[in-house]
Amino acid sequence: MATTCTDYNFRQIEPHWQTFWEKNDLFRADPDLSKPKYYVLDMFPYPSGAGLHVGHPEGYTATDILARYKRARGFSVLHPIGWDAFGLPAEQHAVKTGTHPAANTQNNIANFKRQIKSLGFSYDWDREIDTTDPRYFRWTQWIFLQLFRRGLAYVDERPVWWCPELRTVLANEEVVDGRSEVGGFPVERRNLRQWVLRITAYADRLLADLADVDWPESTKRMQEAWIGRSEGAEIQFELATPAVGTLKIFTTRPDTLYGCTYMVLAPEHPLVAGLTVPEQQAEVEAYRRKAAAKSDLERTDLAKEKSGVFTGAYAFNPVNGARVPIWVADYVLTGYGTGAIMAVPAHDARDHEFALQYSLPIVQVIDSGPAPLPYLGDGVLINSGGCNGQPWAEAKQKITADLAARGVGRATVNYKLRDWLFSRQRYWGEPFPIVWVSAEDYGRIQTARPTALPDAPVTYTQAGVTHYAVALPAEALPLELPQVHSYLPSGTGESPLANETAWLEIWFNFETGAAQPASTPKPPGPGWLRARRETNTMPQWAGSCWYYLRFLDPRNPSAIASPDALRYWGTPDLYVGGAEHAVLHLLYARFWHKVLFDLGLVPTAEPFKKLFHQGIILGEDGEKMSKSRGNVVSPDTIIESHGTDTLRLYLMFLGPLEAMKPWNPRGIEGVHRFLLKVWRECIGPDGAINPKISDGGGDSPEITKLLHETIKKVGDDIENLRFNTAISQMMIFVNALQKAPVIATDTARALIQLIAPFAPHIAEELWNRLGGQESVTTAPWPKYQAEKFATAETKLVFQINGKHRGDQSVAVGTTQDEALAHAKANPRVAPYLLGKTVKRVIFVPGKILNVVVE
RNA sequence: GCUCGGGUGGUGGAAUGGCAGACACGAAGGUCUUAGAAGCCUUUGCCGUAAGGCGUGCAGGUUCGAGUCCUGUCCCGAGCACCA
Repeated sequence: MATTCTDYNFRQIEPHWQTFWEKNDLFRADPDLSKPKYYVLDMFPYPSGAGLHVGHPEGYTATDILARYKRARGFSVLHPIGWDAFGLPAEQHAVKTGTHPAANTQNNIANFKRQIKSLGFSYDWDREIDTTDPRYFRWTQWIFLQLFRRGLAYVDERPVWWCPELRTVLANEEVVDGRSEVGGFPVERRNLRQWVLRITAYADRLLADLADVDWPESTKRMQEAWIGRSEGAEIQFELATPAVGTLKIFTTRPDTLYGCTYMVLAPEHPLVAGLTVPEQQAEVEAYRRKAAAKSDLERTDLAKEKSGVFTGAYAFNPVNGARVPIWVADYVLTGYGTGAIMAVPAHDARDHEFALQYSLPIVQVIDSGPAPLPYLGDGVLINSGGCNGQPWAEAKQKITADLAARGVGRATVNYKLRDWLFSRQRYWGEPFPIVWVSAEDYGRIQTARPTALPDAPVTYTQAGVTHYAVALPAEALPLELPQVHSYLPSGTGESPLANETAWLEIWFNFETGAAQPASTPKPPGPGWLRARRETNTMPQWAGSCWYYLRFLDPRNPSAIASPDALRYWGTPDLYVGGAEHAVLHLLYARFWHKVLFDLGLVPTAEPFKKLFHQGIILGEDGEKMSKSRGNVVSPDTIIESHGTDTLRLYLMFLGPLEAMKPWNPRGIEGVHRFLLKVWRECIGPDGAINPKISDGGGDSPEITKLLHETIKKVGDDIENLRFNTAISQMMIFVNALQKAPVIATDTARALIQLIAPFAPHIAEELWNRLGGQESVTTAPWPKYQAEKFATAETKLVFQINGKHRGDQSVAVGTTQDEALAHAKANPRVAPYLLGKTVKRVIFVPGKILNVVVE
């Protein structure tokens, strides 16, 4: 039932239809085998305390239009939403107020939900998920166990980014220009024991499979660059002091090996101390200390001069036996390749700069023609013994092969991608389902339950004692967070969980996962042993790595999703979210998905076939919306003043979905006027159907033509996510209807159907008032007939020497000669042809006639 | 520095190599009204009374024809940044 308002009273209409949809459960996703499926997914939000700004509904409106359109096209649509609710802001709030972060999180979720519901999105709310819900993170933990058992999770003490302000470590990806991505606080290096996921084991596949996904090219390139695959060779240099060992280096340019005039080790390289000659020890040691004290920001600052010290040691070039000096310099990084390089100053910009600074020799080995050094380009080898005259690509292979044959080198591949630092010293995250036990107890478990453990034990050693990681049995999940006395991290590199002794120090039953505080007597029965829980929690990325799978079957108590659900819904057909996740979330999720694929748990190797990034909506001032600038626009305000249909329409009309666009409060009037116009064409001032609409009333041929063109364009534009031009086409059509004296009821209904995905509330209201049955969302999408807009005449444009000189409506089959005759007869065109010699005629049938004269 | 993406009226933007500026916003004039609001009609890239000319950051090129393709250059935005 429609409302009874006479004017377009969106304040009455919008809540009315939202209630109607909810009551009738219209957007429930059913796995209907008789229909094709369409799974359209938004990147689920972090429910912050600030609530939504108009940027959020931009992407959500786009996916909602697709969802509603696909339903009308006969698809069974899955369009879910949930909450990525673990995270720092809730925890910081908890630290400040002493209240449990869950309470704050739930408040924020309630507010987000209210706001999102008021926007009229057709989400299946029965599938709502929340990453902080133990019924959800049970499976996050379960997936971690699979990684653990496969040897893809390990513990390592490594220099990590530590943020004193946030009191936690951060992943490489969370550090931007020496500051935390969240909050912008300074970070420093610290050596801490960390959980790490072996994402590098999937580097090749993560790179190769990018070819199979329909993603923005820029995002693919960013992932490619992040993975940073480079082919080259590992080459061994003998040292002048063989007792110290040999020096292994990685290079992508084995063809320039003859041009190596010195070697460089990273300050942290393990051979530095051993090979430095006594008289250089003091200087080298001082340099290493200085380098260690530098922040990474200082070390990677390109503007600074290069620095380094000579070790006094020498190595021998394996191709020509040349004796080259070994330096230590911090422009060589310890974490990449072997942490050592051969320096070829003639053909590497960095080596060149360093060589000039320290007056080291420069030997050119690639012919650069007139180009100056350093020369990085292609060329033929010179000064390279037996390789002279060879093109570089050939030389690369030959030199590598020769070294390999002699056992002093081999072709290898290196990646910039590092293993994923997966632990955080926070409270508000998923606890690791891991306990630490002694070597002796680990042996017992190995004998009793070998399948629960990875092939190689995960261990760490502290104060001479080695601790062994044991996973909780899957049946014991979820491992929930204990109540704590303080949410403040300890500040020593352990999470607040480390202070909860009763939870931490336990008797642990490895058969059942049961636990008792260690302060109580050891429980009777088999399987009990002394253990200490892991105190780290997982990063926020964990929950978002697989949520798109949980939506398929969100309440399943025995699996991440049932095989039926996985088979029917598969993975999202369209995934829409911000470009800021180009490498983080999207790379992590791909990694987990591939692991699940290898385990036979998901049917595809890639999680997101088609990805689209909506652009950012800037404030009125053209700056990014932020509280401090005071340029934030809340959807609540617009919904109150103009209604959500207007907001949705305006967000889509602003410009291309992917573009960065400033918010213009005056522009919203335009689309609001459009909806008012649609209303007036359908409903008269008395609230009854506009008398110009009638079942018998035939449309003019022009209106019929335009209707069919509009149906086609709106459909095509929705499929291609070009909503701005779809809306302008509807505006053109409505402007034409306004001038028409009569409108056929079916035409008005078709228009309402076209508008429905964009402005669903007004569409329901008008659909209902025009006698439409049930809901416009269940009506099949109107079909266009191409013959309806194929007309007998087309407009032919006349050009003289490429300049537009006139046009004329001509019959469709007009030939070139006929067209030329038309041109000569056309009063606007004829003068330009008079007395001129026609040199050439270009004729595009039905489009253009270009006459080249004189 | 490197790699991408983009520069079109007063504004947001539209244009399979074929009428540049669709559709909107804003502005001006008109109509209706006691008056206003809303609506409707007209105009609205620049120069010019007009005829006409010029015009898609700038300079070239390819083409019968270029916003669109190519070369160079400037500006803006994004990403990467000593990864050997």
